[in-house]
Amino acid sequence: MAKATREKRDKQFGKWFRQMLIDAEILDYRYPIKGCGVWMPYGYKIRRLVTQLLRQLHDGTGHDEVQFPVMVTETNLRKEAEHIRDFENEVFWITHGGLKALEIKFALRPTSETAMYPMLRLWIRSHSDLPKKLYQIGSVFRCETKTTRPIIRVREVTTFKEAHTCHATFEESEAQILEATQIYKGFFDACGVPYVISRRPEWDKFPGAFYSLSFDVIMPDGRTLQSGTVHNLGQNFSRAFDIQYETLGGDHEYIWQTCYGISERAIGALISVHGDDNGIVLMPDLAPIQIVIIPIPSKENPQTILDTCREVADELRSEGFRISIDRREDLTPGAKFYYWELRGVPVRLEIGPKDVSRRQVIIVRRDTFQKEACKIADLPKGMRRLMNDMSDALRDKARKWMESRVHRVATLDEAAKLLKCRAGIVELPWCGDAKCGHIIEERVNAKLLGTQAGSEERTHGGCAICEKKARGLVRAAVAY
RNA sequence: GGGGCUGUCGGCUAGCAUGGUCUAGGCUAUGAGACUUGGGCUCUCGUGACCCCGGUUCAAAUCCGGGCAGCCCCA
Repeated sequence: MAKATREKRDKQFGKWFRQMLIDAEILDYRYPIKGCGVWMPYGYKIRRLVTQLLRQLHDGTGHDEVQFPVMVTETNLRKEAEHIRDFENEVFWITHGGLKALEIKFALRPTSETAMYPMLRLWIRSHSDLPKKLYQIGSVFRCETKTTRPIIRVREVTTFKEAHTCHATFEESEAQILEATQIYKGFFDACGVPYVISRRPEWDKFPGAFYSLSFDVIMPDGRTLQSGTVHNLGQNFSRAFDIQYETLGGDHEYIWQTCYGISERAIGALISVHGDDNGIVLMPDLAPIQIVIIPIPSKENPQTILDTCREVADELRSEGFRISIDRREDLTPGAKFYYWELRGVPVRLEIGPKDVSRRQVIIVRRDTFQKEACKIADLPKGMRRLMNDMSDALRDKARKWMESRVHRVATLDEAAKLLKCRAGIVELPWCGDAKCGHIIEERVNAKLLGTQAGSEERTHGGCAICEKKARGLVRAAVAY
């Protein structure tokens, strides 16, 4: 029986990750432009399940899906001063139409605030137009100067789900931040991907935001991956884009805005967190094929075996499972086992001569490789239970692993030592002063993810730098 | 931001030091056929590559320059 080892994944994560993308036919990164990859059919199916989940979560909470142009005028891009200052050196510009230089150049949106907000100005007239909650899923572009990596750091982010909301009051925008956070928790829980939520330090918040929250995931190599962000924009953009509404009393006020985003990085996290040396492991709900049936042929009655496979497949398909029979005749069953394990199919059913005569199938689950027999009559119920068990097990395993990688320390030295060997996230007391924050970043040679919400009360003792009373725990990690 | 390394069939790689023996070898994948099938079966035949541009040279996968692309380390 196969074993679920993670030596290769953990010791050479970068290599493992790239190999998985190609071997499992998820994304081909050999496209001739730096930072661009091609979603392959199987990867695209995973991506589609993920975006469907995102649509469900947003539609179900009153968000409307829209689609804005990829191009933004230079004038609009420059309207919010802080925003452009941060993005300036990584914006792609369109300067020509055919042979002629454009009089006003266009930017490929690095994110869509500046594309959307001039239109919101037209759409929002009165308090009855609020709240407005929009989202879109599409590409954004950043001319990354650092090393790019497939899915994790790219120049065309192809799967950027960004939501933008407008509100009459600050309080309503704060409530929206809570809802967004709940939506994202639901999303990552469905992916079985554990995270920590941090309030980004002032110097690292989204350009133009009032404040930013971030969902960070710890990857197998101990680095963190920022996988989702939630921003309260305050009135910074509504003032810059002059988006006002008429109040009940007839006055004009600037709207309050939030925005929040999740990208294909979430898919990168999903694949990395659950995978092992045999390949990727998919959460049943996000698996393009949830069950694969491998016929074990025999000389005497090859037809009955195939018939039984088909019977079982039909039955389970009518129960709503995504199922496939591997009928390839030139491969041995063993070769097929490896093939589907690599692609992360959660459940494998083996049906051979012995099983046919006993009216049973052999069930093997992808995460543990545990094998058991099950009567065909009991299959639908058994499958449903197994999928649930497996989802819970994957989620728990990932959660426990992450928790073992979050270290509470009191001193800078401990923090530096842990981060040096990529041990994950360290949390240490911090006074909240930017000066001390920068010193921490410098001395532990890592980034501050930010502060843990609600950690103020639970923190005793002094800041790891200045020893003044700590205002909370700050998280540091080597980030992607 | 700074430094280092690499680019050969679809994937992994041999060859490069010391230019000629390369008509570029292997494993894997792949096409056809045979034989097998409860954890990667075997055999036969076939397809398939020197990143791009320029330079040095009688001769370049090999040396030099530039471009593009990728990887690693440090800040």
